[in-house]
Amino acid sequence: MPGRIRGQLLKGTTTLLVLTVLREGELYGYEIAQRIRDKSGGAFIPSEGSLYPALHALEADGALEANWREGDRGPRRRYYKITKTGLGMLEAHAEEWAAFSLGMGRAVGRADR
Amino acid sequence: MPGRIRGQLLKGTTTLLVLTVLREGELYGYEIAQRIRDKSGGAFIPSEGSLYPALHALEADGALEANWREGDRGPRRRYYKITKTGLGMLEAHAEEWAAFSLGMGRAVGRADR
DNA sequence: CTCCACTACATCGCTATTTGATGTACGTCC
DNA sequence: GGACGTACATCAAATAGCGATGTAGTGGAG
Repeated sequence: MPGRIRGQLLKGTTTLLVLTVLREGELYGYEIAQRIRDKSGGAFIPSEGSLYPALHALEADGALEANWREGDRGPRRRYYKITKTGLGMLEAHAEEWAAFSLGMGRAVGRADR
Repeated sequence: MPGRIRGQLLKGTTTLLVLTVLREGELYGYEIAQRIRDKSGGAFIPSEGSLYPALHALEADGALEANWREGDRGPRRRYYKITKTGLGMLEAHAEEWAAFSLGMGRAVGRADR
């Protein structure tokens, strides 16, 4: 299994990845990072420095709703839930990714399948 | 046919795209941009502000060799040719893209095919 | 014959976003 | 009590694409 992907290729994917995992249910930040890591097979592990600002921005844009909850064990957590706006944004970003991936497949030969 | 892709998703792809089209033969800058546009089905049209600096960087890194040629009609052109170093770099970037694309496919569902 | 479009190269400032470092704080295990 | 994992947050630095701008040659439309 290849290691973690890092660098410029990741630019612009955090929003799509976050919205994708939140479509499946309410999660808190740290958990979101782990879901992304697990779903991607370890390829993507969002750094805290990119994940938290992204969550704040999505909340400010109305794509996510959030609330604090005290953890019985451990620090408090901030749970995020996708909104209707967020679902629309998810669809747009997914289409953008599909077009991008399709173009890359055509240009460099299928890197997928 | 969807329009041109722009923005953060493209980060890190210019090198791969340039090396890919140059694998097929010697080309000059403007022509490289057109090949990328055509091969990608219009999805990618590298801006001059990103293409020319990328070509200079690849030349400086020894991935490309270049020389000026006077055009019979029109301005002079700078032709680029991929080197052995460049072929190695192409392979590395192609593998990186494949891993990235695979991870995205797993994380967000296949956006390709 | 003037303007515009296209070819062809180049550079610059702006912007968006990721990374790694740093900080706070709690819990558990040894 | 020290290390490690959980959980949030912010920051400086680096990266690299975009649009604007500039130069210059060619050719067609009006």
